[in-house]
Amino acid sequence: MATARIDIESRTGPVPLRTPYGSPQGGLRPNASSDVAEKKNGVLGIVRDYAIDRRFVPAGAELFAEGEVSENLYIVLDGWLFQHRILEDGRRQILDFALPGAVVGYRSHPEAPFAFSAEAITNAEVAIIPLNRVTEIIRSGSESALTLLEAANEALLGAFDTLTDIGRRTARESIAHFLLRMDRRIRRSASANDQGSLPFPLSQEHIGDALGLTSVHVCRTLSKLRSEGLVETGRGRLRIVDIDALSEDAGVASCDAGDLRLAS
Amino acid sequence: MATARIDIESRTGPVPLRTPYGSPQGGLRPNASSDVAEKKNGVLGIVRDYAIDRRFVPAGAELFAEGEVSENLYIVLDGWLFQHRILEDGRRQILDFALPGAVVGYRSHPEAPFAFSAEAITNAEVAIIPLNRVTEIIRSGSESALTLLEAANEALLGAFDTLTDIGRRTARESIAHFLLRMDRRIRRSASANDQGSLPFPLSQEHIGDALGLTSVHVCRTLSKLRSEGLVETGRGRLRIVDIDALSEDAGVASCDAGDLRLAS
DNA sequence: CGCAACCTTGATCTTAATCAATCGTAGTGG
DNA sequence: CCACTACGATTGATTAAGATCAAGGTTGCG
Repeated sequence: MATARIDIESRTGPVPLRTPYGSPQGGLRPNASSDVAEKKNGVLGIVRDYAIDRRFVPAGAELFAEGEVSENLYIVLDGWLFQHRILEDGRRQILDFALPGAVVGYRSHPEAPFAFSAEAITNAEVAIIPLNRVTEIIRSGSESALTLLEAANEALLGAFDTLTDIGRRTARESIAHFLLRMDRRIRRSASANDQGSLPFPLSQEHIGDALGLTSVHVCRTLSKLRSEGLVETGRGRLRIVDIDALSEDAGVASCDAGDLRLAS
Repeated sequence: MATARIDIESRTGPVPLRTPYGSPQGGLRPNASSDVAEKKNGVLGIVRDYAIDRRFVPAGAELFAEGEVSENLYIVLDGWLFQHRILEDGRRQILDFALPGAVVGYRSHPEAPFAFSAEAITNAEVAIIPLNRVTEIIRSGSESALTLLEAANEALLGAFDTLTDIGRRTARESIAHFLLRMDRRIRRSASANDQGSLPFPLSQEHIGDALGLTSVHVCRTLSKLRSEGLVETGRGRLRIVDIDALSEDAGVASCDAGDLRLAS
């Protein structure tokens, strides 16, 4: 297996990879005996056993578009992407952000075209899993099948969190909660944290489009949080300074903050 | 198999079942050779092969609550339920509605407590699938495993639709889109449609809590749609009168209306 | 009959959107 | 190295969609 991994790994040679995001060794290393890395190892196992290729997606480029029919599912190896939908008049809703280890491109059944688009935020790289191999994974009843189901469930819980943010929280609560969730995901995903701050390549417009707000309002709200000393943002980095106060604002019991939504 | 099904079916005897919703024969009959019923048959297969019991949930009662730890997953056999989350100050976000055939109670991994609650809208009945049997299903690599993954994916797409409604559509667009989606789901789920109208047990407050609106605003918006002759609502029923106009309002190409979001 | 949910409607208020500059910063080419 | 450009962040003024508050009005049911 290690051989297979290295085989895939070696293919990266030709492409200009390694953005500042998703650390070189953090990404998808089979960090075998780590509990925390277990789930990612699961996804990694799928990449190792079923990926037929990888694809580099430069920042700003589309991985796939709504309505497109494709044979593939993708797993993020490096970089950040987001899945989104655009209404006829240009309004955009970001459905979720995909960090290394995320599965991207779900449809309800194999023949369905994509119901949304995916675009890279930073330079990114994804592994390509053909859908017929996904079926194969499931039919095999292997550990990977379980991983796939759990990944889907986790994505669903994430969507439910965002639903609550947008539907029933104020802009301030919503943004606070969002930052806490992202902080947690970034930590899980990888990444050295230089001086405690984390890589955070989202623009205020990204945040707004994820939370149903305008970038202007995100800016104002974020400014307040910053001036109150709860967070530090800017220059593509995020640092949560006062996690208790931020959790309070998010309407999350601070003890939950560590394991936000228990979506461990 | 037919025997097993009937066995389960026969257990319904003692409980006061059969609400006006979810028709007696529409529900979960193994309508073997129908294309449309294929997916439901899938879920039905899971019930047949893996359910250890069924549970009656009277209207207004809770099936499970956020934070609760449980060994079970549920599949709706009859009636309507919804999954929701309540913030400390009482604000409620409905995450989705569960009609017959829906899988209810997902968590990201088996040991996690519920991240939301579930409550019955009408009298309802669910099949109980122990989580260890879910794992078993996956490991078996059977058709049921595929069904389970597809159900999760479909739930995810539904959440993405709602996300777009709440985040980026106006109340009118959002409600129009919601009604179109529900119409489609109700038709799929079962149900004789007396005189063209469908059973629709949701209060305006349910709709509001699903779409991030107040019941007052839902009322006003619905009144307008009604007075413009687009829909008929009330007394627990729904009838979409002018599907083209409603689709237009929802911002969906009317040709898509039939197979909304292609989430076939 | 009388309560309890729901639904309706009106008046007023707030949050966040919209419109409109301005500013900073990072690249780019000269 | 420096003007030039572009995109994102800021800030202010104004507007609007939807919330909130407050009564009634229906409907259904014990």
